[in-house]
Amino acid sequence: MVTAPPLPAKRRKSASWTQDPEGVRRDILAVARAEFVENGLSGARVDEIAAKTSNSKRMIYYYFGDKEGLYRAVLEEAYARIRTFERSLDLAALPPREAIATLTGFTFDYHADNPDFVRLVMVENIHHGRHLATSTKISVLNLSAIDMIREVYERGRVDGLFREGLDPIDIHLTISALSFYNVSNQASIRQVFGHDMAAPEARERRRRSAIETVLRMVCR
Amino acid sequence: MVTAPPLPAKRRKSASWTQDPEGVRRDILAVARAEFVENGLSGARVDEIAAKTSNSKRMIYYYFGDKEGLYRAVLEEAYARIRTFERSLDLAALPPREAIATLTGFTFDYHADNPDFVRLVMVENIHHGRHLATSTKISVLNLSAIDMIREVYERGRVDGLFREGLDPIDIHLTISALSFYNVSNQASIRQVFGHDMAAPEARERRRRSAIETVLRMVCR
DNA sequence: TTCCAATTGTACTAGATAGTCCAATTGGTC
DNA sequence: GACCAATTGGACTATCTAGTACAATTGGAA
Repeated sequence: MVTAPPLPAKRRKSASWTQDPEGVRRDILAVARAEFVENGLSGARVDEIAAKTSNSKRMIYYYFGDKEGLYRAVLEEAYARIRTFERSLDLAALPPREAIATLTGFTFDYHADNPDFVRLVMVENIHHGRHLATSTKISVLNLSAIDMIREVYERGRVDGLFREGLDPIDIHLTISALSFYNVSNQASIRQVFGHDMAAPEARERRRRSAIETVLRMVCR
Repeated sequence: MVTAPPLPAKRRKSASWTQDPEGVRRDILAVARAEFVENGLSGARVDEIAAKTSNSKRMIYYYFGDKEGLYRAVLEEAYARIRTFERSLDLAALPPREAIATLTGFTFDYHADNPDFVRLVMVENIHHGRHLATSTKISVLNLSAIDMIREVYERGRVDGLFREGLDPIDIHLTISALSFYNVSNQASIRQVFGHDMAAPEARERRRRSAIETVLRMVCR
């Protein structure tokens, strides 16, 4: 048997590459996000992430230190995004009832449209929020969400439209729960009830139900 | 320096052990459950489980085949338990309103009292319900929960107490969401709002809120 | 041009991890 | 008591995995 002649060894070694730190970072983050979302923190493999990147594993460690640093960066980015989303809402311009309905609808949609975010939060909760605690970038935010609800609730209460004695946090938890659960538990719901919550009709029906439920919760 | 004289090597080798297959199984399952709940499927370590058992790693593989088999057994046991819980409810004996309130309260309590179950379901959902699908023991159950709700809802609807056009599954999802979320997302809620949902007062307040919300959802 | 700090590629390693091999012990059945 | 199948122990291994060593390349400042 004749062995094939050796290929011109590593000629492209000298083919030049251009520096693009930000591009590299973004690329790694996007791939890492997908991996962590799919496999969790312990399930994700650094080698796998590196392979799906257009860069080498070396870059991950150069930019993010270690696996946990990379995970933290992914988490921070995800929270930064939802913060942007929250700021885009202007509930003060709406009458109380419409404000609550809008907030609920938007929250529901954000979760349904960003299952990656939901799964990342699940993963982080499995780890007892250890990395949320570590990250200085995340700790301060999100009280604005409660403040927004408090403002709307006060208006509705004074109007005599909403009932007395509700806690803004309780309202927030209800809205979140009704938005989060169908996404986080999509798989078990499908297995146990044969229901696909991701299907457009099921999703739309559930969305209407969530809004209706929250309105009934806050109104007299 | 004088070395200590060798200990009577492995004298207890002949110390007899008694066979107790069921005990061994239960012991392993309990430890494994704790490990999977704490670290997820990929995060759990077979060696760690073995170490916390009063048996050797060999036993795990003897009784459960491999790590996934062990995980599946844990999952099956958890679902068997909640099925037992569901069967213990007798809603048919209660008037519709009380039946819904009771079901919601019980469901809320079950989740709050069994965070292990909640976390196991989270882990399984991260894995897209792959093992729920594999397990023949689990696939058939749980439709009873929906049937129970349907029966109660029909009674209430005919009475003119509940509003028309509700889907029993939708009611179930709402009850589950309101029971599941505060447990599953306990860590992130604490990090972001400084609220400890496990605290007795917070839990009790949330419980009342959940019942009230579900009642307002189904009643006219 | 020269030189240095910021990037990047390649090859490698120490340790962790799931799973196995083989022999030994036990309990029950004949 | 003998024998066999069900259990159990303990050491071992192949592979995976996070992380590193070290050299090379690039871009920009002097």
